[in-house]
Amino acid sequence: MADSDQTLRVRPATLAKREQILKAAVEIFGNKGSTNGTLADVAEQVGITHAGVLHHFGSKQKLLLEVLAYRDQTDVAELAEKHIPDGPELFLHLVRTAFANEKRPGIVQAYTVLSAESVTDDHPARGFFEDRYTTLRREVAAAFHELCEQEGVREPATVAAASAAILAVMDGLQLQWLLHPGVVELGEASEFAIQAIVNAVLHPGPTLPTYTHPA
Amino acid sequence: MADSDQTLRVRPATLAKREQILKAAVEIFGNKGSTNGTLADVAEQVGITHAGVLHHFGSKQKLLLEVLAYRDQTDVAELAEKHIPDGPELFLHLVRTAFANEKRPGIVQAYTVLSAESVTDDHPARGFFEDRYTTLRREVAAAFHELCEQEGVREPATVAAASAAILAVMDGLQLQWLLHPGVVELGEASEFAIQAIVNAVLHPGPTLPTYTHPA
DNA sequence: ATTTGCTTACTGTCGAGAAAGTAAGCTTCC
DNA sequence: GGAAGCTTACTTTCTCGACAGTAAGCAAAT
Repeated sequence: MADSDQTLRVRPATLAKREQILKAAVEIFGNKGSTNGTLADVAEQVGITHAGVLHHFGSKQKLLLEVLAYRDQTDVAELAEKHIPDGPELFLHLVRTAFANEKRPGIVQAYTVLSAESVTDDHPARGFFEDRYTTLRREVAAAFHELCEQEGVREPATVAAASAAILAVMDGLQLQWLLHPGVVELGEASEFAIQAIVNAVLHPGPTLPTYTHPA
Repeated sequence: MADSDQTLRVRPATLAKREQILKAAVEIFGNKGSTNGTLADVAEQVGITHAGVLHHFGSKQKLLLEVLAYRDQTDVAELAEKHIPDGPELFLHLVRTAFANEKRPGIVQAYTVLSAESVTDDHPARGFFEDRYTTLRREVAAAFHELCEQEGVREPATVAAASAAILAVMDGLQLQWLLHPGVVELGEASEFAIQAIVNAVLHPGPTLPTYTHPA
């Protein structure tokens, strides 16, 4: 056990191969979905057989979960500091992310497809996305909290809805952008919508003209 | 050709069976996705075999497309007038739809799953969703146009982004609501976000504090 | 009014082709 | 020489779609 404080498999070439497989899997699962994309598809992209992929990841499900974790990890790594910014800075970070995403349709597609797939029966990634949205909503709500304090606004009851809505609009725009890349401007539209929602929290405007609540 | 101005298959029992199959297919494709859900699954729910389903719909792909058309058709049928309201009324209609959707998770799930699935390679429903979003964005933009005129506001350049954003936020909230039914309030959050975006078009507020555009 | 002829609505069964996972063996690095 | 990184070969399990056959309905002719 001299050097085994790391994982047992420590050869650098091996780690490189694993990463190669993960990148291929992002693309395949993005292009075909995780049910429809096959291990053979992934394997082919890195020049091995599907059994070779299984050698590294054990099962298709384990590969999928590692793919999701891998993307989040590389996302965070892009930030200078190793964590997502707190407070009002978060809104800027989200807008920047939307602009940045225009340059990586593969990853956007993977997340769009897999997150929707995750609501199906017994999907292996369901827990991952549940945790993800819970965490993100909490972070956005915290940013609203700080922003309200900073602006001297009493924190309104709309923060919960606004937090969900900001994540929602980003996801929804990604879908439309994937369907009509030339028509929908991902970054621009995200920026507009996030601004609109932030402003609505800070300075509530008039409600829709003639609408009254049901029940 | 005496009475054959209708379709050849006019038996009422047949139409009822077809509708039964369509409803079952909405549920199955919603619960499992269209790739993962099988003809046998659908058939079982209506007490026939998968070959029986093929008898009625020809192929799995045709069934899928009829399922999508069927939902849109029943959606419109719910409106007293047989078309989606024009003008500013449209925004109210969208909010009401969001509240109504809280009562039918099956259909919401089917649309969420299938729309995301449609961006995958050569998906049979891709064209359907492309047309759908194009049409919906145009309708929302037209509603903005009328609303701006009505309010005496010069129609701003943000209408395109706002139209996409309204559809986006509705879609995205549906996903979160499916993952966390008790936590995310579909109707309420949709209403808040739509209001926020409509207000932002009519009365542009301040932009986000310190953000400057890239490139 | 019943027979004849055709269509509709299935069932049961089959075949082709995927796809995931397993087992066993070969090679290459350390 | 032993483990790591594969491959080849195989098994199992699905799923769609094809096909042939059956039962039952409708419709016109007789």
